[in-house]
Amino acid sequence: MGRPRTPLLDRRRIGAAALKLADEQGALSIPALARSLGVAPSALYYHVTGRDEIIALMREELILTSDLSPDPSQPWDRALEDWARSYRDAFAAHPGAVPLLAVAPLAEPFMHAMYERVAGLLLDAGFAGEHVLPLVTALESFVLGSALDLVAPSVMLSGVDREAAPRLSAVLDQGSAGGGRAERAFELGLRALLTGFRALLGEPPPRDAAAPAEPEAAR
Amino acid sequence: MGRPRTPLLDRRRIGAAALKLADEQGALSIPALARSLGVAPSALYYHVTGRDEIIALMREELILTSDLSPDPSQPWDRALEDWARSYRDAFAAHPGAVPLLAVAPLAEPFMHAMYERVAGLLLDAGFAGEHVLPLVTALESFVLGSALDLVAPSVMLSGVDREAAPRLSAVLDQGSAGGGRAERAFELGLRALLTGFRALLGEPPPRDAAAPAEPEAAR
DNA sequence: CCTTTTACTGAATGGTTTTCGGTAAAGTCT
DNA sequence: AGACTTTACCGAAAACCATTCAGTAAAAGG
Repeated sequence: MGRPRTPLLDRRRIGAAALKLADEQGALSIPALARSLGVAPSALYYHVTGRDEIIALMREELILTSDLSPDPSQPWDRALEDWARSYRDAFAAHPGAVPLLAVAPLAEPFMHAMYERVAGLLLDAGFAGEHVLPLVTALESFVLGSALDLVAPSVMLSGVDREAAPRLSAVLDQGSAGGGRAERAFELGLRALLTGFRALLGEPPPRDAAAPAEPEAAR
Repeated sequence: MGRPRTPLLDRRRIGAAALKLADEQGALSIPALARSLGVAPSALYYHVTGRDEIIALMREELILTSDLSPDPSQPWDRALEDWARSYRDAFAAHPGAVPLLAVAPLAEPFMHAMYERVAGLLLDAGFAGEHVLPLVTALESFVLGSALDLVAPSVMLSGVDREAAPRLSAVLDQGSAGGGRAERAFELGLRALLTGFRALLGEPPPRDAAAPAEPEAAR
């Protein structure tokens, strides 16, 4: 009893263990988390102020282990698309934790570097300054919504009455072949969003533009 | 004591009260819900199997009181856009409840009528059958993600270091004028999505097409 | 070597969801 | 109208949960 020879906990370990636990169990409880770390529940409160902060640490851990930043050597649309994809993949890798992370209050400062790069990417591409934040927000909302869809699909696929809903039934038959229902929806939506963003720029959709566009309205 | 002269509870009343409570308090507890209904907590379990079912009833109540179905007298893209907007408005009218509703298990059958109409709308517009479900799913994910953004904004607007993140700071200055940050992001994303959907059809984006398009690949 | 700080334990508090046996009114049948 | 069943609630209790706080012993520092 008393102080251990070597510390058992730190914020990083707590976040990682919480993410792992929520992922496996689909839920997070302090007693279970403490057990998985080999300490008493009250020990956690020496490092965090409460449950909410633990969830923030989970999200931090998720971002840190995913290396999320847009590739500046790619054309802006490709870079943005890849960024969104890896963002969603990060959530998809921890499905059980998504319900917790989706409504999490987020730890402020360490996301700023990522957003700075995304903002630069879009400004360099020629987007108007007042469009950048809505654009990023919209893309992020889509990513988060798609992550949730992975966990709690919004369209119910079973139990549709073929008589009452023939068109829906037909569509479900055609669409639900492979297991990648959520993936297909994400890919289609992501491409549609980027098509819309390109149109916003004034560019006609170039299928594979290799060179970055010239600035036109930044600052 | 014993049976009341006239029933105090039914599923509809429980759902409505729960939605109201979660909306006001930002959280839902059985004791608080029972108090707001003037009954003992255990009385609720006569009508529902548990907390999750109450949340499903909240979502049901939200849909029922919002009259969510696409207007077939409009061109498909306009109808879809309006549908998405009123869907998001329904969530936005109950901000405190969004975190609960976002991860809710959903009551199966009564959504089917709505999806049937949306599926018909898109098939009539000429979308390929295998595109319909992903398209609707993508749109719905965006709606849900945008509803969450309203409650827990993902991009933090305060505390950005102007030295370390000059571009982000500039973008935040330009973008955060009015209070409608989330609304602007939703509108921009919604229009981008629809532009992308139109491109998927083969139509060049018609700003205000009055007549519905001809089927080309349905069934 | 003595003091302060650190990092934990254990017990206690007040909340939560859920179950279950009791109870009286309402509905039904003869 | 009287007996029986069903309905719709109450109250108490069980099993959890997050959080607080007074110890406690080792480490760190002068």
